[in-house]
Amino acid sequence: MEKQMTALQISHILGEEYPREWVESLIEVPKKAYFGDVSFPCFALAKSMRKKPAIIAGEIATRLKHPVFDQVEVQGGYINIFFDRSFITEHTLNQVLEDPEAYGSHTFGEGKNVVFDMSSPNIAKPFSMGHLRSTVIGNALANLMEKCGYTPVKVNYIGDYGTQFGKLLAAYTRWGDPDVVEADPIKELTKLYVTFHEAAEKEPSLIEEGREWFKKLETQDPEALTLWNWFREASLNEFNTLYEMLGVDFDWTRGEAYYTDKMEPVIKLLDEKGLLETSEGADVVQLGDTMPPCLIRKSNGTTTYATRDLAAAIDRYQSYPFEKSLYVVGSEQSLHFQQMKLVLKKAGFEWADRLEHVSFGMILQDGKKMSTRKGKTILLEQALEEAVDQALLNMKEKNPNLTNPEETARQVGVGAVIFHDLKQDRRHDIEFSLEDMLTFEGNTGPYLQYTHARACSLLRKGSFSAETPQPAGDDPEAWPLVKAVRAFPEMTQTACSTNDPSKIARYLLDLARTFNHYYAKSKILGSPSQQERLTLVYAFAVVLKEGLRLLGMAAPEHM
RNA sequence: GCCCCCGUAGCUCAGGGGAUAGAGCAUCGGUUUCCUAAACCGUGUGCCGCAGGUUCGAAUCCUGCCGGGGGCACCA
Repeated sequence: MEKQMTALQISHILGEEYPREWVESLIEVPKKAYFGDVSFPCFALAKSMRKKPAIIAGEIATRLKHPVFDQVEVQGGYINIFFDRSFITEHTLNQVLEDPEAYGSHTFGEGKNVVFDMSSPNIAKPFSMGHLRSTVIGNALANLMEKCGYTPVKVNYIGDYGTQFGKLLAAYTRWGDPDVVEADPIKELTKLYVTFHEAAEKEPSLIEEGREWFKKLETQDPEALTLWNWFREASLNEFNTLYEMLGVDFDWTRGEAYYTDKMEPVIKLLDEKGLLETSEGADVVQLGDTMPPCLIRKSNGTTTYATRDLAAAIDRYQSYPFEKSLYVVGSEQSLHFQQMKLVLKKAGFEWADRLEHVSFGMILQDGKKMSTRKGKTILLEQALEEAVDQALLNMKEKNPNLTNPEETARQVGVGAVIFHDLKQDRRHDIEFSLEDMLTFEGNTGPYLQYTHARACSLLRKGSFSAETPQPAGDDPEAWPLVKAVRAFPEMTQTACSTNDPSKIARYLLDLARTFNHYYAKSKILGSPSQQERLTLVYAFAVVLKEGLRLLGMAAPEHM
């Protein structure tokens, strides 16, 4: 906000050839706070003005005057500006106080739908760390979009179809035992799936048997359907306890199977548009030299995931005409989404460009991709349980008088796992480390939650009430915290427009660290300006809590 | 072979044209009669993968190379 205003002033001085937008794009927040609150580098002006940057900076600076500018300095080719701290502090705190929960909100997304393809676990398979990524990233993005005015639609696109379930049915009819499956469905079914792939190494005809079972499923064979329904229900049951734990819900839970009878029209449409070609006995859409063809119907007549995804995309657009349709799916599927967009575009859907693959890196083990087929995955359930246990242990040691330690431990343990995933750029692969995930110190979720609890404790002990705030002060120790609180709205906007929750995560770490510095240096309770300081603490707590909420994390008041 | 992503401190990662490249972890040392020590302070750390190029200015943009990962129709 100050950037815009500063740019306007500088642009006025420079004249029409240097529009405000151009100036604003150059304005930066200095790396070191002692340089100032914002600065403008004059190097880019040197050529056109035929003067040295430092001279230009000096000329602009002497003419730069505004009530909000407390001080304007020239250093090298930079103009460094310091703001009136009292004014900014009061303005910022009033903004927060006016409507705490709305602070950081935007309206640019109003009236626009954003559909999320997220979580999307496969039935009969464990909920992996990869699905966790999709779930928490998608959830955080949906929260962010909502904060910016959009209407998010969270779709859990369950992997409940395809040859993989043909394989599973083949495995079950060969080796399965109903009682064992009933006792622990996902575990047993996974075992069968792994067994199948091991056996297929020696007996390749099994693969064909799997495809045949899928064909039975697609042609609604009663035996296949009954088994499939059973596996599906049992799996969803297990997933739902996890979603409850994570605090994530969905607007739609619609699996691939939902599109069974919606694929024929799509295939027909592709055919009518003259896009379908037969190749090696299968129906494909050719996509040019740069991309392999998109497989629509396999040589045995069954469909592929691409066909279902096409039908799903169309269905989503019809149900929720969207501004964006985001696929929060691992990077290994990037080719698939490129193909899908291209096919939709060729088929004449002008909204094809609104699909976006929000890809994320894989969870690696020893530098390699984990594979379900070989039974090599780490289960989210275990990780969550251990995190909660660890949190409870810490809690009992550090704060034995806590009234509801189990609930708080749950929030902290789950928070640790969620934050661990969101804090780094989603595109990076992550080497799985349970140890890192269970760390509660430093740049972690619990650090943020702890800091929030500390702030809440101050507000309680100081009997602060938001009814009687004092949004004022020009305490130099408090200034960095004011600036951090003030940065929140800009953070929500950039995080939203770049589909990047890690920006919020890192901002919150910075915010919390700034608060902890302040807390360590300044006495708040019992100080002559207690009410002013508590008002700032309150504003800080509001922002931190809201930031945590956006990431899908709880902000306990005690811990 | 072709396409995509990634190489920054011992480790995990920020920074993605601009000032002396930053955090956390780990190491070592300090802070509690005082608001929650899951905190804070201090301490060391870098041919920013390599080589060219563009620019007043490159960790950042371009090209090539090296190294790691992923993908490349009948799994999803």
